[in-house]
Amino acid sequence: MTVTIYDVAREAGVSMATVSRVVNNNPNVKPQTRKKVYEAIERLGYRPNAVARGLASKKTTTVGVVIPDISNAIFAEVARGIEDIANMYHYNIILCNADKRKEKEIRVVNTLLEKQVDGLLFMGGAVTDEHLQAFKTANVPVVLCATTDEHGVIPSVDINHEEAAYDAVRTLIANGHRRIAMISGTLQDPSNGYARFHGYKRAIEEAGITYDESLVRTGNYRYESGVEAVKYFLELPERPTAVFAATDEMAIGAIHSIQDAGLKVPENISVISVDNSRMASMVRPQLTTVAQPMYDIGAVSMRLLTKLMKKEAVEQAKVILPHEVITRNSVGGAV
Amino acid sequence: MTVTIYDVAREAGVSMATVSRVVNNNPNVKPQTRKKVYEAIERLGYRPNAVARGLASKKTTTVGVVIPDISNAIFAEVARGIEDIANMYHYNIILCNADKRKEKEIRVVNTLLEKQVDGLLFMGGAVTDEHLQAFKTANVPVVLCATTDEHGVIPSVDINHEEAAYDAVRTLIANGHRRIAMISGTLQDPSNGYARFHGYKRAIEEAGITYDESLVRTGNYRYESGVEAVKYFLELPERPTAVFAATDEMAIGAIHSIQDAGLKVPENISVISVDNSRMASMVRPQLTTVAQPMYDIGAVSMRLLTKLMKKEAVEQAKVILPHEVITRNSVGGAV
DNA sequence: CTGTTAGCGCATTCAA
DNA sequence: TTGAATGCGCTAACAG
Repeated sequence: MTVTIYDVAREAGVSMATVSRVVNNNPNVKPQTRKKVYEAIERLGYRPNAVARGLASKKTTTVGVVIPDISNAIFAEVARGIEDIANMYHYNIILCNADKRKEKEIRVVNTLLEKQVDGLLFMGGAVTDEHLQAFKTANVPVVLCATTDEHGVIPSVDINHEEAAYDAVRTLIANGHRRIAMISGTLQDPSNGYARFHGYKRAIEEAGITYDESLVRTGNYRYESGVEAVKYFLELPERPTAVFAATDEMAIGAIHSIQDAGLKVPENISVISVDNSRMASMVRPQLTTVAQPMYDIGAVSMRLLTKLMKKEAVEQAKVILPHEVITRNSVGGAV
Repeated sequence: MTVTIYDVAREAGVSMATVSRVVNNNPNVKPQTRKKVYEAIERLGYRPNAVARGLASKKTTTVGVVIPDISNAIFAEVARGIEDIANMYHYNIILCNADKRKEKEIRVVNTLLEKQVDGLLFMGGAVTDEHLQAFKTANVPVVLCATTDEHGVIPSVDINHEEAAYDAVRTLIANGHRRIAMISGTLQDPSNGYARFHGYKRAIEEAGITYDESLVRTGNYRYESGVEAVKYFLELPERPTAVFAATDEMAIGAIHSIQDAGLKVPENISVISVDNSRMASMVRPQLTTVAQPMYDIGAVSMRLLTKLMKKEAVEQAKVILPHEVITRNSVGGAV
């Protein structure tokens, strides 16, 4: 039924070793026989079996990608960066959603390892000792992608979330704002949650503003939680003049919530966030936000992984990509 | 270095066949020996090699997914549906972006087949004879996902794009509109382009409105092209009272373009589209649009594929999922 | 219930 | 430049 390398060998009147050589572009083959082999391949419609090749060579040219949720625009962008570079280096990716849930993350890492991936790109929540344990039993390189590792032992690619949040809040302060609210993520999330919150707090305190707990609400990164947080802020005895949201989506919810209350952005309340997703320029007013280069994070981490897989020397095993505040129209001077 | 099934067998004092049985949950093993084997596995840190298993069993429990662009929210949603169901049936997915480009599509289908995927989920542009040829050489089932096949020979899951567009335009007509513009996709795209355009045309003509070429602009599905199309419409001697956009994103561009011109939606111009992406409720006014159940399209097509892979009988090899117009606030009565 | 024996399709020595 | 032989780690008869 299936035509194998052996069938091709017989058809071409050579040995299977020779067929293997031409299929793998080994230069040690006389052009003439190479031609014969190609013709036989064509005639038989031979298609190399990558599984057999994988078993024999111990390389699968596929990498595993653990991602929180591919339907989230931010991660989808990272995934595209990963796949483009993977493709460029002739790797395929096996994609697994793990929803930042530890058990699921560990589980998919193990099945990926069973499938003998040549490397692992991990995008998740907190990196625990159990994660480290799982990574250690892998005999293949692992790189963390858009994921902070407190231990700092695994190669990683990310932005500095704390600094990005700090810069966002600084922009607000530079515009004269002092009563600045934050819509945060959960503090259990090291990057989008904890780090961004601390960037906010540091900026506030450095500016001599006393931290006010009632000005911080925890959201779930989604639009609706931005809407809800602002409803709460507007009922405060003294409402904020600016809002810093941990993600674009919550910021957009915030903007609409403000507008629904009959107020204007940025005339009455300014809004800034971190992400610079495509949606940021698809709202009115367009959102001022700190650009997080998601595609590049994916691309760079995949590139790093290829080097690791080839055992090439890498200068930097922990790369921090630059962020940048993108000024649009959602931030104005304090009233 | 790597511990194999043979090592486990020796450690547990049984044969490799027995180890294989317990690993594969074969009931024909005495509980006692099963226990011994589990202990040996634990002690040695044995991890089954799926590649070897794949070679021996001729099954890889992975399916190939060809997708236009994972960073596009619509497709990312489909992908999530696919992966959730795949996961449920213990399959993994290899994901390949092909940007609806024929050569790339054919190429990735072939590498996926080399990797011995157990099935193929194809999401692409037009299905040509070359595609069909490639699918035929696959010895595994293929299902088309959100992709129309003029030939109708491959199992598929999609909505009826022509009908969805028709229903959208009908709602406009029901609201008294007669001068209805369309922001279309490219006519080369069978589903989002051609079919939706024809749904528009049919609705128009059935209502006794003469088709006016100057009221149709071709966009590229992105926000910006919605903005541009409306700019053009507003300069027409007689501007439209309603706009039908082939996708949500273009519709949002249209809304903002209308607002930027000092007009109101829906007071001056109504806007409707097809997709019901998450963004639809993240604009003001919230977008009235025809819901296309992307997650379900992914989930159902993956479910169909599992049946095909198990050679189970399937009642329906061509499933059309229902669409539904979601009424929000972007459509009003004609002025 | 358990063990023995063959491959699965290929890469890779080692010789020639 | 080519071929023969071996084994990658496992499943799947088959026999017992």
